Amino acid sequence: MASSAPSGLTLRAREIVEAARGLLEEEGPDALTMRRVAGRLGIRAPSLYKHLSGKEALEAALISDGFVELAEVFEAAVRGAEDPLGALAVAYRDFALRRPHLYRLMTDRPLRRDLLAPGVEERAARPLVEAAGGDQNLARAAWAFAHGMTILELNGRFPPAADLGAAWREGLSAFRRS
Amino acid sequence: MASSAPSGLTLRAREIVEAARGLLEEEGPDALTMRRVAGRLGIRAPSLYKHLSGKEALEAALISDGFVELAEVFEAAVRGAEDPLGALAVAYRDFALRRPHLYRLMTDRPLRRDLLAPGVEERAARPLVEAAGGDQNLARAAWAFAHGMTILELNGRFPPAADLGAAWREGLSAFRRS
DNA sequence: TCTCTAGGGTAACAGCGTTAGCCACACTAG
DNA sequence: CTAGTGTGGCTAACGCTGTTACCCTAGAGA
Repeated sequence: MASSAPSGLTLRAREIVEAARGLLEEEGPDALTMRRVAGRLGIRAPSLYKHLSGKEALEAALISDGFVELAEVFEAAVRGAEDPLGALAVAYRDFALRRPHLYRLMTDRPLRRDLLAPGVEERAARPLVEAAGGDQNLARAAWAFAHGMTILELNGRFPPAADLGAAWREGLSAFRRS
Repeated sequence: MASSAPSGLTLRAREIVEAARGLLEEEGPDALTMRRVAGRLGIRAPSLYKHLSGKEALEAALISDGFVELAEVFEAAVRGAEDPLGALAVAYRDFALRRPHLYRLMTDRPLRRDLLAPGVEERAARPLVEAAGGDQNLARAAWAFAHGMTILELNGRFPPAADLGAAWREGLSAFRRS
């Protein structure tokens, strides 16, 4: 009987997720193939299926980890902050720019919530809802703004000369007046 | 010598792009394979390469078309509108919900601008910049908000019970006070 | 009539996720 | 001590992907 870590994953499965994480961050999503992940561990791709149900499950594990890290970053950011919304915004952008491939993986597509570690999505969301004073609509609008700024920046959609810091401030001050 | 349409594409290339468009909208991105596009025209995949340099070029053509359509939608929306920002927001969300796969294709990844029809991106962007009174930072922040709301909705990231209309209004009113 | 080109075709390659089936080792029960 | 069972590797293979090399035919122009 394989012992399972707090994430609900087997020890070996965690090693696989770790290898995948390294590959993703170092070489981007195209490098995230079952064969390459296996290669990093010195085994062959089919062996991965002894530990994980498939690539979707592997990605879901990466995403779960991402949510936990994002939650920690958020919780640290609001701790004792006088401007929680601003602090969250900085933390959010920072997280995404430091782990662009993981951020894209986390937000690109519909979430397979059934494959996610339970509670991680909610935990990452909570600090923002609290910073919005419990106003769900404000929280959602602010999240949409932050995600939009972030993913458009990651995708190189703003002109290179654009002052993104100014655009962030513009949006944030708008929301703060709400 | 193959005659070329205004898009810069050969007549036959345009037929291919049309077939691809149908496939994308009817069956989603997974159906957008060179073999299936070719099959829709009664030919084989390698023959596509007589007309288009590859799949990236095909996608770029789809994206170019998408920008033109979005520009037309925007231009119609602001025509005589008393609240241009609000009109653009409605038009934006509407466009994306009516063509979700195309919208995702247009925004998902870094743009291959070298493969795009010239000027289409700028044309689609202009109405918003004008609605923002020429304030580029405001325009960028508003675009980020709109894209964020849209893509998060398309990706099913808001709770099913969320009142997205209210979140849109929340964000819009914030930006309007700027 | 000869030649060139446009636009089809087939075969094939490398890489993808995944499945089937085999095998060796370690642990546990009798 | 032995038999049985489960764990975790392996190879081979399937169907799919984008793409390339190469062949052939029909029509146009000189």
